[in-house]
Amino acid sequence: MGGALQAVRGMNDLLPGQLPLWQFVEQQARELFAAYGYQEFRVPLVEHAELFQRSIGEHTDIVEKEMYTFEDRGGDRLSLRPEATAGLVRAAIENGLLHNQKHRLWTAGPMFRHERPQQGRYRQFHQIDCEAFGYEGPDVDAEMILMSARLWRRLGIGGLRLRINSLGTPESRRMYRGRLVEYFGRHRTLLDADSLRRLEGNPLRILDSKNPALAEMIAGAPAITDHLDDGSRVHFERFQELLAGCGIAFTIDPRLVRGLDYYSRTVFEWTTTALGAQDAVCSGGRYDGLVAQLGGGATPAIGWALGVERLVSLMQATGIAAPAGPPGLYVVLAGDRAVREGLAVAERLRDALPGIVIEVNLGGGSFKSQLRRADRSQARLALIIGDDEVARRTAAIKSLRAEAAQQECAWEDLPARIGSLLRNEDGR
RNA sequence: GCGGGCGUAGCUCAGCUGGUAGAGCCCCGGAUUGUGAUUCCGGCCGUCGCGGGUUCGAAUCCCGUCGCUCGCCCCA
Repeated sequence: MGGALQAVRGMNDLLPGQLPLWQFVEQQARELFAAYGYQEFRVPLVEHAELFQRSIGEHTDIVEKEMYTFEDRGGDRLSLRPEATAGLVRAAIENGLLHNQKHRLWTAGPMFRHERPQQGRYRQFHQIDCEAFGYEGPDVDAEMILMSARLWRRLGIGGLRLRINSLGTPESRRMYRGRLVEYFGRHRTLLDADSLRRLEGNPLRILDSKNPALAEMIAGAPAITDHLDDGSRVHFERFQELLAGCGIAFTIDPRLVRGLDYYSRTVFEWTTTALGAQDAVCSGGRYDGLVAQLGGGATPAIGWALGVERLVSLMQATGIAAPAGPPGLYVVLAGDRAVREGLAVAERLRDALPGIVIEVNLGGGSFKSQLRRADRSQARLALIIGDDEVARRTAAIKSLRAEAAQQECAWEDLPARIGSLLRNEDGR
């Protein structure tokens, strides 16, 4: 592959073979959102860098070292979006959607983070994202979970684990953080380099450490759920009741903290054990302070995002395939006259039967290889037109998937005959 | 940014201790003139990631480099 151009590292092509699963996921998500009354929203992939700095947080890894930030020709500092929420909030404020209104929205598309690629982690990756603005109570928190749970059912995904936690309000979190710093400070000698660094910037993240040497010490740390303010505690309890009432299984994980600064109160994460180190398939939480922080009026908000690459590879790992496409017909054309007449025959068939797939053999080839292509095309029927058929203005209909006698059919009768054959499950 | 593994035909891979490369799949054609998925025969496809070094000679050894991959970090 000497001088050939290559894709940018961590940015993957999606080949026709893998797209049916993607489209299945996207279509199910689209139907799900519609069924819950959520509206699609689209925002740019590029925003002012400042938007992400102010929303995600200056001292998060995303902003400090993962953003694609550049200066455009006009001298503006822009960033490729590393996540969807900030842009959506900006757009909602800018378009006046949040003045005493409620909105339930969703969006989907590529996100960009300059990380070292590995299983389930790419520099361009895709998220399906759901957000609700203006709802304060825990009912919407529960709806977020119910929607994602239903999506797993629609997609045939089982075995995901739901973990929930509450981060409280900024005030209660600040108090908790003080206790945590005090606790870790007492055990400073046990901390590894990463944790010592976090002790300054974001001590909550130490709770998330995967270092087994720290596990015991972390287990003894004060739990955030024991240090919630009254409002957050009641909210969290109601949230759990609503989930239980809907039969959703969950575990409370006081060590579940999110990597973005804007979260408050409810946070949650759906994880799998079927993939590699990147086990979070979907996660989100409440961000009641973000809208005001970005210049809008005080507006409670909550949202989640799922990683499409991770979801798709989970589905592949568990043998879930996209449902079969519409039934098809492959048109074998033997000889020049057949090619000339056959294209027109196929067009008339398409007029009459818009729902079926009609693939015409292109590029000639021997009769044998045309039939081989018909077989490999997944088509259920082959429509064979050669010189004999052209002379009689007929076509031979051959069943490729079932034992059935080949039959000859006049061109004008083809729509009815093909239609009824394809409506039949086995193509007889 | 840091570690481990790997880079040979479009794909999956074989090539032991150095002698200028193979298989399967795919694709194309054929096995009495027009009937697919099996079988048989034939054909197409390679700057052995790239650059340098050692050597009479390197895909095979050494160095560098790029890429992929898995993990750390972080996260969807």
